[in-house]
Order: sequence, then C-alpha cells, then structure tokens
Amino acid sequence: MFRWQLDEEGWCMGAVGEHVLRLRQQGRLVEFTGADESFVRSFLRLDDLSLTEQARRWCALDPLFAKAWEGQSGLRILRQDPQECFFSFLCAAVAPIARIRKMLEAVCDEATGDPFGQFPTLEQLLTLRESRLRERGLGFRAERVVLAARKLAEKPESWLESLRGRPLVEIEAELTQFPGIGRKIADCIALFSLDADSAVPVDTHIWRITKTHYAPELSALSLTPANYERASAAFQRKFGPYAGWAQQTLFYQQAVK
DNA sequence: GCTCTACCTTT
DNA sequence: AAGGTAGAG
Repeated sequence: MFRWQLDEEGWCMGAVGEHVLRLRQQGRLVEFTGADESFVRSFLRLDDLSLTEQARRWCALDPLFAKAWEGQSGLRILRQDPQECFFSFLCAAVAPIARIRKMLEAVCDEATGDPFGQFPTLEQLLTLRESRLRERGLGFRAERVVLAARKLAEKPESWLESLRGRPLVEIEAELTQFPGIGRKIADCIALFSLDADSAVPVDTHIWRITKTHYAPELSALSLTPANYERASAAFQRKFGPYAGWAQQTLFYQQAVK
C-alpha cells in the first residue's frame, strides 16, 4: 500500500491489481469506486473473520495489545496484490516509509510511465535497468529488483498468486529463494498478500516487543535466524492462527504512531 | 549457529 | 539510524 494516497476529504486512492480503487470510511460505512462490492469485500477481508471478536479475545489475553487496540481499533490486514507486495517489500529493506514510497513510484514510473497507476506487469518489469533504478534512488535494491524479476519470469504463469493459501512454511521456503528476500520480507509478502494470517514478520520493533513482553528468555539475544523463529513462534503461541493481525496492531502502535 | 560487515540513500 | 539480506569467518 506504499503508493496509496489520502486526500483532504478522507478518500484513499490507489491501485490493487487490475483496479484503481477509491475508498472512504464514514463510521461503519465504506464508500468505494473502481471495483464491485465483492472485490472490495475481498480486498478488505470483511468476510474472512470477525476482527472485533479476535480483538476482544486478544485484549483479555494481553494488556499490551489492549493498549495498542485502544489507540488503533479496527486496523486490518488487507489482501494486497502479490506482485506489487513482492517488489514493495523487496525494496523496503532498511528504509523508512517515505523512502520506500519514492522507490516504488520510481519503479512504476520507469516501467509504465505512471508512478501511481496499476503496478507493472512482469513483462514491463523486465525492461527495468539497474543503472536507471540506482539513479532513481534504489541503491543496492536496484540489482535485487532486476534479478528477482528475471527469476520470477522463469516461473509458470500466475506463480505468485498460486502460493495464496499454501502453508506458511512452504511460502517462506519458496520466497526466500529469491535474491534479497530473507525470512522477514517473505513473511511480509505472505501476510499482506497471500492470506498467511499466522505469519509474524519480526522486524527490529517486533523483536524488541517480543523480548520485553512475550519471550523474556530471548532478552539478551540478538536477532539471528534461529531467534527470529523463536520470536515468531512466541507470537503465534500467544495470539493463535491470526497472530499476524495482532502483530500489525502492536507494530503500528510502536513504529508508526 | 552466531557475529561482523558491506550494501545505497535520506533525514 | 532507518520496517534486512547475504557472505565470510
């Protein structure tokens, strides 16, 4: 969602796959243009789970979550476009949000001529030049974008989409084969675009929260691959099959707000 | 299995 | 120092 924009009247605008959506929430009502209702319901994941119900359970379970939920009740995981999600988090490594947005606008502009429209097709992404992307501020991510696009092009048609709904460990195993995609980025793509609701991306903020509140035995340790697994597992034990959703509310409270 | 380091740029 | 990854030791 890095390229989305919010206007003064509360409309959120951006591309999701084939659609260019406008959304606005007023109370319990969501207004929309750019797609039909079933698409919007699917994108917002309105029919998959009762977030209210999950949150009530999590609030009772954990005071830290309760506090975060108080400040940000209703924060949802969205069903994002897998290809845009893949390249977004490939670019996201060690960069603040404002910079990630600029990098993705540059990628889209280079590939399609429109920074805000539909995300480039694989064919369009294959036209990207590393040198151009470096000029546009991608830094060391430029090479990763080019190499990942090539590797993706070797897979069958709609390969990324076909990962949706597969077991999380399998999704992680597939995605971490790509250059520039380690466990954290794989988990972001899995959670935000592939329906892997239990995925808990452990970034620097979630690592700190986990050590402090959920797995004190990790408190003296650093974020190695083995400890990433332990932190993620601690979160999943605590919050259950929708742990990724709980993670996002805590993350937002800690890192964004 | 863990630590250290380089990788680009912006604030 | 920023919402990491990959290679070397």
